[in-house]
Amino acid sequence: MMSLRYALLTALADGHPRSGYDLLAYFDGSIGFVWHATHPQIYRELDGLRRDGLVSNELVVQTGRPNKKVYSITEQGTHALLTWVATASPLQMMKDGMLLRTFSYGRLDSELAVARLADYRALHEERMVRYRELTNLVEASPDRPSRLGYLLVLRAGILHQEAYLRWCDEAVAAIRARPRAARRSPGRKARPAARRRTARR
Amino acid sequence: MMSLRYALLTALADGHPRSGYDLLAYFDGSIGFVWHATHPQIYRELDGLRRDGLVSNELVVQTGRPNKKVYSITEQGTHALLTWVATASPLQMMKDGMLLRTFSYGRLDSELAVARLADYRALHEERMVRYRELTNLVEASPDRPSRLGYLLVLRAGILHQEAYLRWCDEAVAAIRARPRAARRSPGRKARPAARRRTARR
DNA sequence: ATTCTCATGTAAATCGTTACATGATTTT
DNA sequence: AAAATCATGTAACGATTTACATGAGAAT
Repeated sequence: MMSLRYALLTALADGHPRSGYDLLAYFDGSIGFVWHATHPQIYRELDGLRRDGLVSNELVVQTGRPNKKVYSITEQGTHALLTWVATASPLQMMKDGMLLRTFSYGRLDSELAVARLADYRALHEERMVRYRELTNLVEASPDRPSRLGYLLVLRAGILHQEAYLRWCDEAVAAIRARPRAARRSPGRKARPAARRRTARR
Repeated sequence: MMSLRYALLTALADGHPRSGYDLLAYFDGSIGFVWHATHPQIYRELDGLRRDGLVSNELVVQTGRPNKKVYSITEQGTHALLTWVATASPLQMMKDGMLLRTFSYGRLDSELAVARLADYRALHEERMVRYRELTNLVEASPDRPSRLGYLLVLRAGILHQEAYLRWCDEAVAAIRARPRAARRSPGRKARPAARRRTARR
């Protein structure tokens, strides 16, 4: 779907020229929340965007620090971005390592599962604090065209972190409420006495 | 992180042998909610798992329909899965095309944005209905070791769909509440009279 | 002395999607 | 007559990650 190009165009849409390095940092504080990218990806995609005429670049010679290439969105780029923004978005297939693990939490020792959930909760809480801080900053800033979108994205982030926190609490309660028979120790077989054959034979 | 292999091992963890085709269908109704995969991926990864001894397979000759290969998890595979499940999960970097578009919704015509949000909301509502139906089914089923995990994952899904629905409603309200001056028509320049130069010059 | 920031890239490997390919049976 | 189900794969392409590579200046 080539969304990375649109992520980069989004970052350049305010008309402010940015280098690949700038974009990497910029991603970290806003667009990266909904579309993460690493530096090799960004440098390569910027090259592709330039080839396609959606951005232009200029070499900025610096003394005392490395030279840099700053990229600006072109009129063609702005048009391509707005056309894409107006299209319908398909439902995203989510990939979440924690939830994948959760599938097997019924086979894991209760206390271990609870501890992992606590770690996970802490990560999401941190993230929520950050989103709230950013929201305050943006709300206090002047109303540029990008402000509404940014605030909406932050709000989505906060609502999702709330969902995660609530889920962690419910999951801990559900695991604690299990009958004792269902709990297993880690690294051990379920019932070594009554050994079961696997389907391989 | 090789999570696809663990997704497949999760699907085979109940000891029930399954073909690649079975796994594809199985993914669609459960594990696919948190770790989506397509059939070429599944067939290739099953081959890798077999090479590494985490699954074994057997050719089942059929008449009237194509032969199939059924895969079973090995003891080594079960051990690898449980070891992985017990590890801490990193925060997932999310990639969401809708939220990426939302960044630019301040530059889009209000009614168009509202229409897109309505489409998006409908998709998530459908998904929530499905999760609720599955929850009822699973709650009515006997308590196998996999049940707790499945219910927890479904609960996470429902909480997230609720967050999406609420976000869509809030976003529509926020867009409607905008001052008229901020609204743009689609496919047109902002103010063609006062043409701005791009930073390229 | 070491680490951090600035700044850019290449190379290799892995992961993921889409299209191509086949073919019998069952259902609409 | 057409489409869906069952069942497996390959090929080509595209996206993403991790490691390799460099090097000056500023800060701890």
